[in-house]
Amino acid sequence: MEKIKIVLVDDHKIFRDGFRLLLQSFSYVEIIGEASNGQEFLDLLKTKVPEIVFMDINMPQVDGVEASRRAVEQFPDIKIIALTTFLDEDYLEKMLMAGVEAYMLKNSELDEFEKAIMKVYNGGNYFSDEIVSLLSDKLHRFRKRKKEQAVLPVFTEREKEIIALICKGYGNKEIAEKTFLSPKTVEKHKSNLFQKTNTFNTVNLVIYAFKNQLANL
Amino acid sequence: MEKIKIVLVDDHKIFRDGFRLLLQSFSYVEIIGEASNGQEFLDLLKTKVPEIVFMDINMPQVDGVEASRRAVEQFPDIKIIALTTFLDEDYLEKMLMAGVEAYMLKNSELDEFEKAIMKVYNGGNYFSDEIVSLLSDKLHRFRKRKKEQAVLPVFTEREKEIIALICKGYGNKEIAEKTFLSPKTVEKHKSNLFQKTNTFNTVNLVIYAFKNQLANL
DNA sequence: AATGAAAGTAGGGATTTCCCCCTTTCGGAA
DNA sequence: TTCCGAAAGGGGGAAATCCCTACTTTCATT
Repeated sequence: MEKIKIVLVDDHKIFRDGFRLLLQSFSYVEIIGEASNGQEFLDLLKTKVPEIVFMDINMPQVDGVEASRRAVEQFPDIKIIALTTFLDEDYLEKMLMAGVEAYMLKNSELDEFEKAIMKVYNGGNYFSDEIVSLLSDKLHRFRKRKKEQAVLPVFTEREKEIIALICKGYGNKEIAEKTFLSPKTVEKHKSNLFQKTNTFNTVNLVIYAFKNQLANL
Repeated sequence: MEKIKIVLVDDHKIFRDGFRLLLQSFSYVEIIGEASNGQEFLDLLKTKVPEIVFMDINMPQVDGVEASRRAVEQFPDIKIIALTTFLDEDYLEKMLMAGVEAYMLKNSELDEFEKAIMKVYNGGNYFSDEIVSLLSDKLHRFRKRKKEQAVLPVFTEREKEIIALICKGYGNKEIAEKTFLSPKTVEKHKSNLFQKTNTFNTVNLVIYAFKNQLANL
């Protein structure tokens, strides 16, 4: 049976040593290389291409986010498991956008690492509980923020219709044609909207609409 | 020891019966009520307030999304575990926005339900593996979409600066003040931007910028 | 040294937007 | 039935935006 080829990327030699020992308890994996920062890892890719990469995020020079992005760009089949010591929201988002398959804490249990490797190797994803909670909290906060500022004015059907058209980029004249109204009436609705939303011009109104989810991008 | 008060909401009596049996194997929970649709559940809340709700999503009249939204609004301490038979992305997003604490498939294993109850009861979250994968896939697709349409024009530093200011709602004059440029120069940069981005006016440019993540809301 | 891209400035004119002020119609609430 | 708000339509004028052309400077690459 072919072993799963794995590379470790972390700037602390001690951690790599410990982690290698940890992974050696799995007979089906083979550590084909190590790197102490993102640049070293990208160089390593020129000679050895792993199936799974355990990638630290905080690293000197080229960090885990940038290294992952570039690695995935060159080799779309590489699966990346992001490792972190702490829960940093900004990094979490960036790593997800960079195309990682899994995200877990360094101090996870042995069986969690095993689960992560198997899931990722079979085309799935793995996120440790703490990560999932963090993502969920983020959504909750977003929802709360929406509700708190929610003293949104009440819009009439016409106004909603016109906001939608404005947010598609149409000018007064075009909106008039599409709604079978006179351009002057459209202008009137718009200035009513300016008042209701405390905006000054069309651009402001568009930004307001997007911020308050009145229109979708 | 106080038992955890639970309510089941599902339009299929058969499912509720089966699920009640299932939950009865946990000695620490007490099912204080059932409802066959969202409206019935909201009425139930007037007399009995549970700690945890198992909420089906697809229901007649008032669906799970709307019922959850209203329940959380009235009783912010209620924890809702969304139940679904299938993986529907749209519903997933809506439920998350409605404020649910957990999201799992109806055909989950017994120990998964137990895990979900305990996590949620202790202020945490629970999402079954399939749900997490779905969310992750969504992110991946989003990332790919971004990359594919990525034939974005190259913007100069000035242009990026001006796009950012436009997207904050400033007019030509204000942008001129903030950048220490003449208003005419700002206009020039803007019309260059119109050409590069195939847009016709400021509103269009703003929409373009948001769509392509050139500015953040 | 030269070419060209990026940036800055400017004028003039067409077009659009914005801001008051005003009238009519219509349906629901007092 | 009266009254009010929403929707619709409009005029005039100020302001902002858009478009085109033209000139200067700077700076990097050839």
